[in-house]
Amino acid sequence: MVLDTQLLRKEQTRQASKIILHDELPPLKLIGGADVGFEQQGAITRAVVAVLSWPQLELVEYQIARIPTQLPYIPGLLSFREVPGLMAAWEKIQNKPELVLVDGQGIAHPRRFGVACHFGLQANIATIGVAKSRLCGDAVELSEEPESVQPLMAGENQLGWVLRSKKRCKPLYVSPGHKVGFSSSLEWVKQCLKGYRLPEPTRFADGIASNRTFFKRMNEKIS
DNA sequence: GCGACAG
DNA sequence: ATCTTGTCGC
Repeated sequence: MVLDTQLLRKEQTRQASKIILHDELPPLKLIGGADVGFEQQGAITRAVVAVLSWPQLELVEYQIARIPTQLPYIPGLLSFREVPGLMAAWEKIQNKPELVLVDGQGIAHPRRFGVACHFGLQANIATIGVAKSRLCGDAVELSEEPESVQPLMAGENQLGWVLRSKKRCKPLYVSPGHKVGFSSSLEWVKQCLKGYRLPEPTRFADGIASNRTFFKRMNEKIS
């Protein structure tokens, strides 16, 4: 497999200019979560899109797509590895949500084009990036208090937020993906918090993508 | 040149 | 990300 990383980075910079950083959300009825897991030592990508009701946040539908993994993991180029599978799962979704929380960065990315941006642009849907660790940017030390927030900065420019979603847990890195602004990104994520570190849409997608038994059992509950 | 580095 | 048991702390 030949891989021109220079070209992929250039492509990200080009696509990043198409990202819309203000709210273009219709009234919300459904909210989605997207994540991927792997099988067979990474050879197979298992992508999941979960759809929850709003504001009840109950699982309505989920779809899984299994495809051969296209690329290795390269920091900064994650979206090229994950978006093909996510798009396949997205196309199977019957109840399309108006907003999707994607596992990974939005614009908090070296070229302002994380996986949430890539997926949002390709699916033409509003997205927010919810990452479990930092890729780039800086923030002042975060208070231990739950719900405490600090802006994630790149010099004078804001990239997103660092959010303490739960006591004694590592913070979340929240950033706009597509068709949402900074403040609403933070608000949507906070409103999806239900006592766990991850917001519900991401938590379900993550649980299903990782084959956790609890989430696998949801199978019969909705079908 | 060196360190950092989503999943 | 994934492979994995017990274990420490609330």
